[in-house]
Amino acid sequence: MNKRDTKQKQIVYEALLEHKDHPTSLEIYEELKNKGARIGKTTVYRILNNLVQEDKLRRINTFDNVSHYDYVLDDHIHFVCEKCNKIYDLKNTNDLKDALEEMDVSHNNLLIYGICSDCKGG
Amino acid sequence: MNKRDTKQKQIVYEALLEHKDHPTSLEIYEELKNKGARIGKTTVYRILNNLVQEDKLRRINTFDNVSHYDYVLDDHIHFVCEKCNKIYDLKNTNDLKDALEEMDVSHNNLLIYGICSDCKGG
DNA sequence: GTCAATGCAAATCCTTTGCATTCGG
DNA sequence: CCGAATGCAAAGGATTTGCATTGAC
Repeated sequence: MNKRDTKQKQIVYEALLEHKDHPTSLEIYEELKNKGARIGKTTVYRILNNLVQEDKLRRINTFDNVSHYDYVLDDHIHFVCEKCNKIYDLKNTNDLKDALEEMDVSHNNLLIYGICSDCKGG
Repeated sequence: MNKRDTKQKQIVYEALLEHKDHPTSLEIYEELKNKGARIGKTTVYRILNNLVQEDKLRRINTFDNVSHYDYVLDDHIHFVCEKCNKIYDLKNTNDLKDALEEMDVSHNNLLIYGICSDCKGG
């Protein structure tokens, strides 16, 4: 099954690149629809899932139980607002310092993703 | 509206304390049901939500888009297996070292939770 | 007795699946 | 053409809401 290069794949990825925030599948879909693009909701979900699987995109999951997407693959810190659900990037030490000063931090959670030793064998 | 101490609140919290893993609302519900407890699914969801809001419980969200709960409030590292969806606690440097050796790490994500400066005012 | 808490059913929200249609190679 | 990709409608799964009932105080 050779991959095919479609208009939809292009515009979804391009839409993501234009976002500094971390949009959800639905947000991408609605933005493209508003622009008049010919694309279906299902397709956006499918394309984003594929991009994550191909390691071209990262999925971020916060307490809102909705998948957000990040085209920045390097590990970096996200500040998640518990009130407005916005996700901010903290890219460097200064960003982090600023956040710790300006924002009310309640707690943090470091998730390390990978394959556990049980699953490695099979 | 004074809080009331109910049997259901007790058994939900007790069930959590007996878990080293990080159960979901549904898992707690089914476990209690199997034990013959008189409790509804909705109630488990509601109690767990309240406990998070009261800061007596922490919600963990991974790529599976299902809320897991952790009674350990201190910040600590979670290893999330991308294959079996299990969540492991890495409590100290040795746990971390072991994980990095034994498991295939693909990436990590540090989330800092709090209230952003925009929301602080209002 | 009062009113918070419960629990069922129904609703809601996000996401995936089935399948006929479209279109890239 | 062939079969991967699309997109609609329907299904699925987690969670919340409405509301009558129960039970803690």
